[in-house]
Amino acid sequence: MKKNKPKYHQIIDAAVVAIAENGYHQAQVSKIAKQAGVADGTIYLYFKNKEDILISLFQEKMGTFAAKTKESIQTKETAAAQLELLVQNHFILLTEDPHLAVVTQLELRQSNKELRLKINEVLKEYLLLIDEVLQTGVQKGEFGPDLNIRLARQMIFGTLDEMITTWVMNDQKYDLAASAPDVTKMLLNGFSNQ
Amino acid sequence: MKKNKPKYHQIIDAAVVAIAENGYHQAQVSKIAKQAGVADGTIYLYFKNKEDILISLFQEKMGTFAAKTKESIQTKETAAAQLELLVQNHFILLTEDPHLAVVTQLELRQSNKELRLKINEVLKEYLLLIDEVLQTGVQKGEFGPDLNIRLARQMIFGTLDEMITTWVMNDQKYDLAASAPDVTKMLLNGFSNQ
Amino acid sequence: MKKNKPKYHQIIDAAVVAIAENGYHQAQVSKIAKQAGVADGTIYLYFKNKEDILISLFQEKMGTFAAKTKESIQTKETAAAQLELLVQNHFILLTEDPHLAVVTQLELRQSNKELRLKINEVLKEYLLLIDEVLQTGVQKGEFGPDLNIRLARQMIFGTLDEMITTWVMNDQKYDLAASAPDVTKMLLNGFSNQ
Amino acid sequence: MKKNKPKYHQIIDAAVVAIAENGYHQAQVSKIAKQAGVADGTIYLYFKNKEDILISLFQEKMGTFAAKTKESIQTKETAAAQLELLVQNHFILLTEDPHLAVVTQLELRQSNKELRLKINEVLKEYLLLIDEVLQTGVQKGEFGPDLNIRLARQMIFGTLDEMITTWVMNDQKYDLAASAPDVTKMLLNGFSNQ
DNA sequence: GATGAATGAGTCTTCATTCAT
DNA sequence: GATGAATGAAGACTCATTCAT
Repeated sequence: MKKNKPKYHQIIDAAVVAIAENGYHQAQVSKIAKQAGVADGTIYLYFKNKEDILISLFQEKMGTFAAKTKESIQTKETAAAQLELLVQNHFILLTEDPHLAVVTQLELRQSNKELRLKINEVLKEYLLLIDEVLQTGVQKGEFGPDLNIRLARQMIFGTLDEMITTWVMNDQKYDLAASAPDVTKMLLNGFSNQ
Repeated sequence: MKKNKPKYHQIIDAAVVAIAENGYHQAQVSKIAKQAGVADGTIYLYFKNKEDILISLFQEKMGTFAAKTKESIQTKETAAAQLELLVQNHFILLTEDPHLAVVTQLELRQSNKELRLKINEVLKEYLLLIDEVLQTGVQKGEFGPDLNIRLARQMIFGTLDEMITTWVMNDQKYDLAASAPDVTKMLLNGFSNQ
Repeated sequence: MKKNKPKYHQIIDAAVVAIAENGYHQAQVSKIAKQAGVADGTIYLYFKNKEDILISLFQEKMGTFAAKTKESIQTKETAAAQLELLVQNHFILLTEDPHLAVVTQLELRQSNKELRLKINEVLKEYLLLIDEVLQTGVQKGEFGPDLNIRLARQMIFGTLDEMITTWVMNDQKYDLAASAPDVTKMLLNGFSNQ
Repeated sequence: MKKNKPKYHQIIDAAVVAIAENGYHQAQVSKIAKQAGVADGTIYLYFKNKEDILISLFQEKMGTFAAKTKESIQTKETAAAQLELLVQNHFILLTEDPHLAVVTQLELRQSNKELRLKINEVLKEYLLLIDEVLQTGVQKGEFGPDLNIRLARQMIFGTLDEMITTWVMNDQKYDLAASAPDVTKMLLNGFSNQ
């Protein structure tokens, strides 16, 4: 299994740095290889082609995202508490890896539609997790019984995504995580039973 | 002024069609020229370069967006009514021009960071309009006095953007505008004074 | 029609020279372009890809081959006279263009099977012409009534091809055309009614 | 001596299969190694480089060709009988090994000029054998006293080669050896003293 | 002897832009 | 103003060969 070899992760990490520093279209395979400290051809021992690096990058970095968050929020009883933790996790994870934040919020979106569709598949798991939190809230009576789950999920994800993108575009110069309680409160307010 | 000549708009409209039908990276200047019924070189009599076409496209198509909406919502007294109209306008305008929806939500995002920054400048006017609505709501007591305007605005814009992108990715096959009342209610709920 | 433009032939002629002088695998598109005195990209205004240059080269240079020979031998009554002329023509044409001889006999055979199949299609017309001569000979009683046309044609073409290839491999340093009467006689002898 | 070790022949046989099944340009060293059941690097313990495999292949497979045929035809008295046997042998040997037929008639010809020159050296022995047969015929008065040996040899070899190549290109689907008597007769006819 | 992971040189093609007509 | 033929820079990927184990 290639994924267990050190060079696999070495190359993915190099890709994050190369893309963050040079931009999506200026991150040539040769630049990624140089950053990883391997020869150009070595890349192709671990990845089918350049697109495969980017998909793998997203899967490796964001694939665990949903799992980690899921585990983390299981300790909480109420949907409110779960949502707050989810928002905080989301912010903290991207705050901790500034390069990754640039790559996911700005650079990877320049990829073609095909790649973006594959990226969306990875995201789907995360969106389903949000749905679960919302359903919990409905069942427990925290949210109105006729809450439109899909709409609420789009509100949560859209809001977070917009906030993070704006923060990255402003060079990550303010404390994103500090907004977590406020935005959570506002979202919960929106879903509340009046 | 080039903008008053018919070929200027002819080329921009051709660009929307060419990008929507072929995708951002497959919409070469020669394809846009062909679609517009002019020679490749003619493009450069009206636009500095290819990027200039795209920026102008966004300015022409979305620049009026804010103005139209502003005018439209002035008839409404309450922030709630204004927001509802704004959301509806936003959905309707993109529903009416399927090509434009594809271009703004999917294709133009593949452009480089530089272009996206310029696009954001065009958006700024629209974001300021949202801010005005929110301030009205605070002043009139419809929203809590300590509403975080920036956060609320990101929530509104992020939610709408996410909703529209999902709708476009699903081939625009459901009625987007029908969700306007629901999403408005949910947003207003979030901003409400408890 | 691209074929009527001077650069089309300019590029094909440059390809013949470039391949003859550098060898098939060392005749890069950039070398052909340089030899033709055009930019690399210009090649692609006249040819779909590199393979297209080579096929066109063969079609242009050898496609007329059959036609010319056909016209030329129509003045002769007997199959014997026709065959002699055909052999002579074949030798003379390749003797007159040493570069072309190298390209067709040695270099183009290094092309992949796909390209060689297309080349064979061009040759087919020539092989049919040989068949016609043979049929004429049978009808006129010059050759035996049960002459195996296919076999005879393979004998003619195989013999000529082998002779020319050997001659090219020996740097074209002897007079190939001088052998025409002898080889014709030997071939005719083989087909004769005893 | 490397040639006496089993892996030497194992690799050559693997090369024949790999080239026949994948084509010359798709028969990478790694594919040959896999087919031979050895590691890539092992190839280089037995062969200097890839070209060396191909030359050795030709030498091993065709080198015995002339010897076998020479031995076989020594039982015959007349040049006519010898030639018939030679033609038959030639056809039968290639009919018996379809892979080898594809490799020698189609694939190996895609090799570069240098390799083809070395292949020709291996062939020289066979061509000399043909010359001997022809000289025998002249001495015995079977052929005309002024038979052009070189020409006759090119006629024989060219004819056989063309016949076999056509047969391979037609997927070896007809009985090649069945044509041996006919083609021999035709060739002999051509060399006969009228 | 045997392995196979790593190397890195080499090339076809696209397309935004120019400029002579 | 309008044309469109010509330009030429730039990059992903393959594969024969090596060498540490």
